Amino acid sequence: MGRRSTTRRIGIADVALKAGVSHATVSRVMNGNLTVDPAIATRVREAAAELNYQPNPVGRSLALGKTDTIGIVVPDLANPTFQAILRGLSRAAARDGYRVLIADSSEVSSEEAILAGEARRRCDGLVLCAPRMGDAELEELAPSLQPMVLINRTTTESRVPSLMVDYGQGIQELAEHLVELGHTRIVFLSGPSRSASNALRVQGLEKFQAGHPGIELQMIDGGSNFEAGHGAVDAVLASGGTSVLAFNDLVAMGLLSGLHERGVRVPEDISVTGFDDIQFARYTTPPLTTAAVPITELGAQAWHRLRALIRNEGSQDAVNIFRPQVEVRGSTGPAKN
Amino acid sequence: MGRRSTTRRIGIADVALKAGVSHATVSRVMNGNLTVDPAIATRVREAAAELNYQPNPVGRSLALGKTDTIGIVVPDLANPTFQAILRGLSRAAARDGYRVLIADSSEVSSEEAILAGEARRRCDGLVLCAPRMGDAELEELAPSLQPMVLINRTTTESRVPSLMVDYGQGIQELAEHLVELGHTRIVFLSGPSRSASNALRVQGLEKFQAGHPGIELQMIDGGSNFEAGHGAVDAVLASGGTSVLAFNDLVAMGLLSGLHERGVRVPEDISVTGFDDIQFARYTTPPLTTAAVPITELGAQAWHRLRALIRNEGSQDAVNIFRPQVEVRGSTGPAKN
DNA sequence: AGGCAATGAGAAAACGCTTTCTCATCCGAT
DNA sequence: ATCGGATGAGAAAGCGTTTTCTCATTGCCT
Repeated sequence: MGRRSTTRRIGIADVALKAGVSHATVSRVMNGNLTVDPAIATRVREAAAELNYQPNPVGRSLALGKTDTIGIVVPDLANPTFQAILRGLSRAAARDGYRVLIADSSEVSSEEAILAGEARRRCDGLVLCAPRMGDAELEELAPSLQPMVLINRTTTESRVPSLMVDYGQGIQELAEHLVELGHTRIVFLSGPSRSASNALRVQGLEKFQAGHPGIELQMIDGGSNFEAGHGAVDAVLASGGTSVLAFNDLVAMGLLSGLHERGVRVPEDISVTGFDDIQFARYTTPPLTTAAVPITELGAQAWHRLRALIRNEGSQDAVNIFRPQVEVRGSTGPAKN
Repeated sequence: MGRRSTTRRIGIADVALKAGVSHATVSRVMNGNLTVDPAIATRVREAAAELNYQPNPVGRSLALGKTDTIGIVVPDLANPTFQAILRGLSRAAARDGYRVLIADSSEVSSEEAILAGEARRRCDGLVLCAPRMGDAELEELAPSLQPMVLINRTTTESRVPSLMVDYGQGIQELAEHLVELGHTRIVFLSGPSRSASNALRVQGLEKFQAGHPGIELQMIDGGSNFEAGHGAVDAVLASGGTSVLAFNDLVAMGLLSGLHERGVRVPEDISVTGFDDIQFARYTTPPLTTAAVPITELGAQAWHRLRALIRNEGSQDAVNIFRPQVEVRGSTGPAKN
């Protein structure tokens, strides 16, 4: 048992030597080029197998001008939404032999541009989730980043597809659901103010308000995580609202937990909705009424769009809209009075 | 406004041409080599800036023999545990200028070996989470994969550090906690039978049983996700146990949800514990008593160990054990009788 | 039997960078 | 004034592949 790991990695030259051919021939064999004499081909394959040869991907990438890798930039890897996008993307890409490189900007929006550029240079394409980046910067960056697909953002650069979730539509439907249950005082527990997706929700609610003048709609500043929801309990109770539209499922869960601590019953005393339908939403107590976003599928779709770009296939529409679907569960019920 | 994106990527040669020097000099300047005349250096830097030149990482990697990238192989990107490891790893690595490439084996253990090899070849090091891989295969693979660090596995290959969570210890402490509350009939809702970490829990429980002959300990086959927990409700209720040690938080949450549907009160009628202390555990109703594993920190630690290996720094102990810490919350209470 | 197309494999260039090697230039010292 | 040692930059090799170019060999056809 020699210490083989001390040895330098074996390369194409070693195989060529062992098989008594040139490295060109080895390369041809490894790539299934048919212009090689079958006898020689098997000889090469045997040598390769014996030496356990695996082509060096870096050399390969340099010669081929592609890395078979795509990058994804996310603002926060702790957020279930981005985890799900990543998962969908990764699995779909893997199916086509692509790997994914992740770049977590940790919510530092100034990092996003740099990370995106670095990731892009190492990869054949990019999926960009940059909810906080300024429009101007995005616009400026876009050309140098493609092939790229944007999540929940758009740009005027026509070659950059966008995958959008219609948060406005979703939140309107949730609000309608509450109205149908007889609620007239609704509270919106908002997300981060600079978030693009929060803006869409606000727009949706403005439309909703316009169509329902009789409904009293309040906004309370929140955030995007448990703590925000948990910390908003007092404000929510003080508001007098009979129902709450939380920014997302995380916020809703924090709120649910806080309400339970206060002895406030859901949905008897107050109704609560989330947004996203993360895995956990189904298992809260009570199970959370929410707007389901097919987010893993969005990740997969991101890959398909990116793949089309990489392969230079004629593209479909620039923007692809995902409609959230209301999932009525136990956290919403008839208004108290 | 030319269509710059149509143009070939600009390379070191373009900068050299523009600055009127050789590409060697450009390279020297870009890498901060001090043996370049300051006047020329600035000229080069200006040219580089003007052309917006960024070195091609692939060429760089080939020349340098390193990619500044590490890989991580996970069995399931949908599992919060691996998400947290990934997060910790990614952030820690980013701090040192490394990126991470992910390989999701989708629980297909036959894929693990191949994925690991491929990922390793593209990267400078590997973090391997392969709970289902056979010992023999792991042993065989280990030498060819290093530098590598293992999560919750060990190998005889001394140069491969292991980061272990002491599941045995954790589950014992949870059981002790239940005993202190007066429980004498405890159910263990087990994880996947081929999982290494499940085996550790079973071992821990055997020790526990040896020290507490009076306690009746039952095992029920479960799984590792919500559905497993939710589906085990009947079996749990039929068992007559007054408390349940769930394989992990996900299973516990599924169980909690199922019990709630049945109108069984937690912890009044039955106590439930989880394992891992994922983010969500704190916000279930009631909040989940669990054994907290500092999993994000484990991810960070994985990077530090891997970094030491990559830098060839003398390593510390081969295996690094993380002790779970019992977090008592609302899902456990005194035994019913 | 001789010539020509086809076949198949080696030589060499290319990918984009880093780094060693080499050499011209300049300075100070003798 | 000449030599020697720095200094600094270009030439070229190397990293590990793929692929084009080139050429030797084979086999077929006339």
